[in-house]
This record gives sequence, structure tokens and C-alpha cells, in this order.
Amino acid sequence: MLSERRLQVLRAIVQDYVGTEEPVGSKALTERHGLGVSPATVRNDMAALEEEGYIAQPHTSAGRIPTDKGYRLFVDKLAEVKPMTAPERRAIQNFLDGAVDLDDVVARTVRLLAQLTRQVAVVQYPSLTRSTVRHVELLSLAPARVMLVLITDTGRVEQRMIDCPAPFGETSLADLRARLNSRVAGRRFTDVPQLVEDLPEGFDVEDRGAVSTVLSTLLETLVEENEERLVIGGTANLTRFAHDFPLTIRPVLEALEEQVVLLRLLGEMQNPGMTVRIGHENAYEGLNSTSIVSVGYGSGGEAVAKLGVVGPTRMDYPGTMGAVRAVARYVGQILAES
Amino acid sequence: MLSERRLQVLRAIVQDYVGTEEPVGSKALTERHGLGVSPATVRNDMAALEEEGYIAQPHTSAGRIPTDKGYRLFVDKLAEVKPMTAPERRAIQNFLDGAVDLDDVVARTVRLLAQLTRQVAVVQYPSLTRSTVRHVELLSLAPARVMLVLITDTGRVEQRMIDCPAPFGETSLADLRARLNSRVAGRRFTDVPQLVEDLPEGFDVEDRGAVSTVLSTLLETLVEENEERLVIGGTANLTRFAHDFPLTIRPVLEALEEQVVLLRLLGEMQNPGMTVRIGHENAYEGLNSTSIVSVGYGSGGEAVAKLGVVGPTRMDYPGTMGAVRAVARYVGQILAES
DNA sequence: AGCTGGCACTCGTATGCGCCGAGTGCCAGG
DNA sequence: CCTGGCACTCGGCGCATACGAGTGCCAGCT
Repeated sequence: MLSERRLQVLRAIVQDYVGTEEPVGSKALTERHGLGVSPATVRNDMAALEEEGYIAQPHTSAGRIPTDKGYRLFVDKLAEVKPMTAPERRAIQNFLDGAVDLDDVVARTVRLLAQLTRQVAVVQYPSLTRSTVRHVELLSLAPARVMLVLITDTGRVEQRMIDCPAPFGETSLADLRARLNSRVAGRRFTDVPQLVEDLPEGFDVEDRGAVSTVLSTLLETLVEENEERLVIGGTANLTRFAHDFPLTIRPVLEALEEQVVLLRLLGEMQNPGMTVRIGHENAYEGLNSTSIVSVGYGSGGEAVAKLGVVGPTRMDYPGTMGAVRAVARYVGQILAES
Repeated sequence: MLSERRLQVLRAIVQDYVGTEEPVGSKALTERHGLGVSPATVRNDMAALEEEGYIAQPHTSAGRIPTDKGYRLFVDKLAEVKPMTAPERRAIQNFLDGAVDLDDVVARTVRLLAQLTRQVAVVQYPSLTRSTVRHVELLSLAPARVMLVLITDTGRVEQRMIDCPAPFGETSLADLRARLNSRVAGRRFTDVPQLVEDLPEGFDVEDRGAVSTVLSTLLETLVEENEERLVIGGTANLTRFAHDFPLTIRPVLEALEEQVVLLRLLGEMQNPGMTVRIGHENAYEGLNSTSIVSVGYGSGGEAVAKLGVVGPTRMDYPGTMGAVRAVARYVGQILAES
């Protein structure tokens, strides 16, 4: 529908605007990009692009800037994901290889991503609901007090304190621990409920209450939504593009602190591959002038969580996408190794 | 040295400036505070205060603002910690009572503190080094792979994966677990090293290597400094006072992300009670125009970690100190209960 | 001795005005 | 369909001016 050259013009506008942060005019365009046509021609193209809603002018006599729709077209059709250079890849790997545990992996990832993209990085902890159980441990802290420790295949550890209705014998506890593990070790979280359903029946009547309490706590832990923690870094980068928008930065900071909001937004990105949400495509007011680039990552082939970047709509999409993709890939490798 | 009235003038200047965020002049002072003297007299007092370095004027013909030294005097001699009102106390308690585990306590505390003070809140996780061991658990995940789980009296759980030099029999592991717990359960972290020193000697020669590996990992976990995590919230509040300082907000955000910096600063505040660091008293450049109000908190009478608030030097010290103290007190109660 | 009213002075900020130039839209011609 | 030319728009910048809050100082009063 749009002629090839007009697409080139749009691409040039996006690239220039991202670079200079200033509205770009027809003359500058023809000079900086070898379009081979005169400014007047470009002006006509720009008028058409504006007609279609891909670009807009902030003031009557100023250059054009891309609209959300323009960025969308750019990302979908005009941009290539920019692969990381070899040194960058090495830096990523070196940086992540030093991690000692899951917390450390996540912490390093968020720092790395923030540094690479010079934007705000968001990393979701590997979600429990898609993981498998590695081990369940029960510790007797007091006669009627048990601590439940759940270890996942991603190395994550969750603990819960349980107050039992009746004292729990050390033998019964060991028994429960053994039976529980033989059933659920290596299984997916989603399968656990039916696997333990009839477990209380094998115990003495006086222990059944306690066993049920333990099991229901385990199930709670498995489904508890707020377990989907996330970690954020690089907020200082917000100030880079905030010189115009000290009024814009506040809602963004608020949104970033409201983990629920971010989790919902990340959750909405169904596509397991890379997803880009531009400006108003984000169903949250405070993030209407930001874009989110996210991608799933996981220890195996399967994605267990997401990570990404939040930045101004006026961001370097190819570079950001390249960095996000590369980091997700390496994190997946690290997780698979451990 | 300074006459009583001059101290009153300083107090009035601080209060007005904190309220209005604008330099305060002699006329406004006499009007808003019942000083009972004329502006001219106040002007003389102000000249004297400026001479002593307690206040300064940003421009030749402008009002005065307090200097760091002025705030210091205000905090030390002129301000009373403002106690929380009864409804505020109830709100604090209600908010914290809903917490389910340590993570939740910390998360809620940081939100609460940020909300109460409308500033940036910082909460340090209860430090391992001052806590006691509740339980040590060893899980055999593979023949030569053991997971160490350490549970503290504050409810904190640390885990470490250990690769042993030789396979570890299930019996030996259970044995080690039992002996280890009988020695260290209930003891302070600092005492653990000598308590386990001779432990390997009780084991068969072929197991000693593995036992030593486990023990040294345990000791590492105990001393590892970076375990002193902290959680930050309310960064959006930075924008409240950043309208003048979009250039100031960036280093602050950077400092906040550098947990090491904050931990060091918190650590420098030796006083177990409330400490206030004002402006340049903070030995970190990025925080030269902020003040930090912090206080220790703990489950028993003893402080195990710190929490506090980071805000502009121009902050409501009495109110902030009251909120920080109250929150620390309630958090201590919650921790003691669990 | 200390407080007060008066007064001249400073200086930062707000306001209004005019210029400049980038950028546009349109049109006639190639 | 592209191009060069041209008139027009309008935001930004520099400058000069006016305003007013606030100060320092001094002479006089209690």
C-alpha cells in the first residue's frame, strides 16, 4: 500500500529521531540518508505518511516524529533485530558465568540488561507454576510446628511455616517426607494436586489432620500467584530521557514499583518469542509513553518466565531487541547447567 | 552561645522552608510565627546565624535557607521526634500484621515506610551475622550433591548447592545432620565456627572430605557479606522534590541501586538508636543533597538490621523520625512473634 | 543595650517585543 | 511523478524593562 520509498522515509525518520531526539525535517533526511530524491519529494511522502497516521508534527512548523503506529510498522516490517557483536557476547557470558545461585543469576541479569540497553531492565523470577519439583523437605521445629521447604528445578527455594492441629511424631514426619517425595519429585507443579490427593489415607487417623494441613500448605505455595516476583534495575536510566519529561517519569516509577502491574503486562504478552509493546499498546496509563520489549526464557526449550526492558517509545528497537534476545538465551543456558 | 531567640528564628526558618520549599524572608517569619519582634530584629538575628554558618542565601536578594549545619543543629537541639497519632499506629499495625513470611514483612515494611514518609524507604534484611541458627538441613540431591538449607531465628532461609569430592552415604548424611544440629541449633552465627571445628574427626576417613566441604560451605554462608540484602521502595517520591533537581535525581537513583553503597552507609551508623545523616555528612557524593534517617530494629531487644528513609535534606525531620521509629518498633514486634 | 521603622539598594524573575530560521504546503514547470 | 521556487507559520532566543521581595544600615526610641 505504501510505496517502497515511503517506507524508507519512515525508517529514516525513526532512525534519525531515535538518534537525535529531535523532530526531523525533509532536508536533513535527504542529506543523511541517500534517498536520491529532493526534499520536496520527501515532503510529499511525509504528508502521505502523516495522513496515514504513521508520523506527526509536534508543532505546525516543525519536523516530524513517529507515532506509536509508525514505530509499530517500523518494528514489524522495517527493522532487523541487531545481533550482538562477538565482544558483547563474550561480555554477557563472562558476566553471567560468575553467578552462584538463582538470586545471583537474576540480579546479574537485571544489571547486565540495564547496562547493555541503557534502559530499565525487568527480570521475572522463574515461575513456579511451570516448573517441576526437585525436592520437598519437612522440618520439625516444634512438636506441632513444621517447616515446609520446596526446591524447584530452577534452583528456587520456597519455605512456609506450618502450625499443625496436632503434634506430629518424628517418625510420621519422616514417613510423610518420603512418600511425598517419591510421588512429586520431578513432576510438574500443575500435576501435584492430583498426585497427593489420596496421601492422607495411608496415615493413622490421629496424624491425618496434620498431614492434610501440610499438603494444603504445599498446594497453596504452588499456586500462590504473588510468588511471581520480579526484579528491576537501571531506573537511573530513566533520567536520560526525562529531561523533557519530569512529569512522565513519576508514573513510570510508580508502575515499576507496582509489581502487580508489570506482572500483568508481562503476562499479557502471550507470544513466547519476542514481544514489543509500544506506547498506548500498554494497557496501563502510566506506561503510555514507554515501550516494553520482552521475551520468555527458560532452562530447557520451554519458557518459564520473562525478561525485558522498559524504555521510551523513542528507543533503539533493533539494538534493544538484540540485547534482550541474547541475554535471554544466555540466561537459559546458565539455568540449564545448574 | 546563640541566644534563645536566635534558636527560635532558626527553628522557624527550618520549619517554614520545609513547608514551602522557598527561601524564607524576615517579614514572612514574623508573620507566621509569633516571635513578638519586628522584621528588622529578625534580620539582625539572621545575619548572625548566617555568620555562624547555620543559614545561607541562594542569591543576594533572596530569603535564607538552612545549611546542613543548620539542619544538624535543628535535629540535635530544636526538634522533638513527633510521635505517631493513634490512627497512624493502628494503620501501621494492621498493615504489618497481614504478613505471611519474612519476605512479606520486609516488602510490607518498605511500602509502609515509603507511604508514611512520602520518601524513599530502605529496609535491610535481618543480618545473618547477628542472628542465631534455628536449624540446618542437608538434602541429598544426587550421590555427590548436597543441598544445604540454613534457617535462622528471624525466619530467613539460605540455601547452597554443594558438590562433594566423594559420594556421601545417606546414613552418613543423616548422621552429620543430627550432629550438626545438636551443636549449632540456637547458637549465634559467630560461635558456629569453633563449635563445628572438630566435627570431621568423628567420621570415617572416606567421608571426612565431604564433611569438610559441607562445613566450609556452611561457614561461607554465615560470613558472606553480600547476604546483607536490602529492599528499596518509594523511588517515585523522588520526583516530588526533583522538579528543581532533575540533575540531582540521577545520582540518587544510582546510589540506591548500588546496594553496596547503601549498606556501607547504613553500616557506618554505629548508633543502634536513631541516626540522622544530613547532606554532606553522607560520605557518598551522589547523596550529598539528601539526608538519611535510620534506626536499628530486631526481633528481641537487640538490633539485627536497619531500616530508614532517604530524602532531601529539606525534609520534615520530626515527622520522618517519628515514622521511622514507630515502624521499626512494630517490625520488631512482628519478628518476635513469629 | 537592644529593638524598631524607614530607606536606599540589589538582583532574580516575569513580561513583552522583535528577529531569525527551520520547516512546511503549494504550485508551476520539466 | 519529481523538482525548484516561494510565501507562510510559528517556536525559540535575545534583549530591555518593570516589578517586587528581601536585605543592610542607620538614626531614633524605650
